[in-house]
Amino acid sequence: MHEWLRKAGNETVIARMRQAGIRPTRQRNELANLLFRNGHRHLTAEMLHAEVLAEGIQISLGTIYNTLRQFTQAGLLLEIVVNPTRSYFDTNTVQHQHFYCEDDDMLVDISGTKITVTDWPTPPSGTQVKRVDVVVHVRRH
Amino acid sequence: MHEWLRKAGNETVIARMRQAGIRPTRQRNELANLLFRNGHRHLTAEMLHAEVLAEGIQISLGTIYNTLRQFTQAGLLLEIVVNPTRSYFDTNTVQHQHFYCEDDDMLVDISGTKITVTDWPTPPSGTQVKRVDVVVHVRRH
DNA sequence: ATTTGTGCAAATCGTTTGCATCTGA
DNA sequence: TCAGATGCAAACGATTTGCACAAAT
Repeated sequence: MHEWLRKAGNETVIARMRQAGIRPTRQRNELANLLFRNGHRHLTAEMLHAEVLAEGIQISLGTIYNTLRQFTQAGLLLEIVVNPTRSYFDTNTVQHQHFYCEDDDMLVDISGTKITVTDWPTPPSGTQVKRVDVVVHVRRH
Repeated sequence: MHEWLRKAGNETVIARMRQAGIRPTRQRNELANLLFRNGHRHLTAEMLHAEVLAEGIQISLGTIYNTLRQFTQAGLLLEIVVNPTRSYFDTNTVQHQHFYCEDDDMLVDISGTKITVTDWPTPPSGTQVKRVDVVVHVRRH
């Protein structure tokens, strides 16, 4: 394991990668570092790729897409579906919601304790509730 | 105006098309008929195109995409963003929410009076709330 | 040594667009 | 008449995939 991962307190990320059967390779470790070293973030594959290049690291866009998918499957990331033309990934995987401004394609967190959804009807027969996503669409004025 | 549109009680659709500066052409009228003649529906461009073909009507897929976009801009349809790979359109434009089952790509309405969202924080500065979308993700069991 | 990941380029898929032709007002 | 709509095929942009090579266990 790389030293910076240990320092960054990402044992849990590494552990979850292993647990999900994902080998900690150089590219995946570097992506995990970029994603999780600071506070929580919302980003697209392209944004992450740009960041990788800016750091002088070499990782292909294809590998970034693959890694984002694997991390999402492993529960390390959450995919946010607000824009039909591109997928956002959220490094914060605990229950919370979002403001979304289409005008500037901006996502802002709403803490899970700051919003309440109640009284939804019983789900269609044969199904059970997995997750409740709320998007508060806003516009600039 | 075509007789079936009058019969179907779609004066309001025609009126809103005109008001939005959308000419009621043959293709747009036939699409409006398919969309609004019966109860409310959730459909993709491809689904609507298949239905058009099944009715023996000839409308190109490109025109269907354009028309869905125009109808959405005119407020006749609502675009539902639940699946990053394809856009759904809802003929029900009054405030309501959805169950979504990823397993079979199925959307089910939740009446606007059957679900409550409260207590969201003040929106980011410079913005105002436009709409609140709730998706209750369910899984088959 | 064997399995799994990576890079690259090509393929895919939903959607949009350019342009010549047609149509509705 | 003539602005605006349609059809078709080509263009597009995000994402996935096939395959030869490289790295991890």
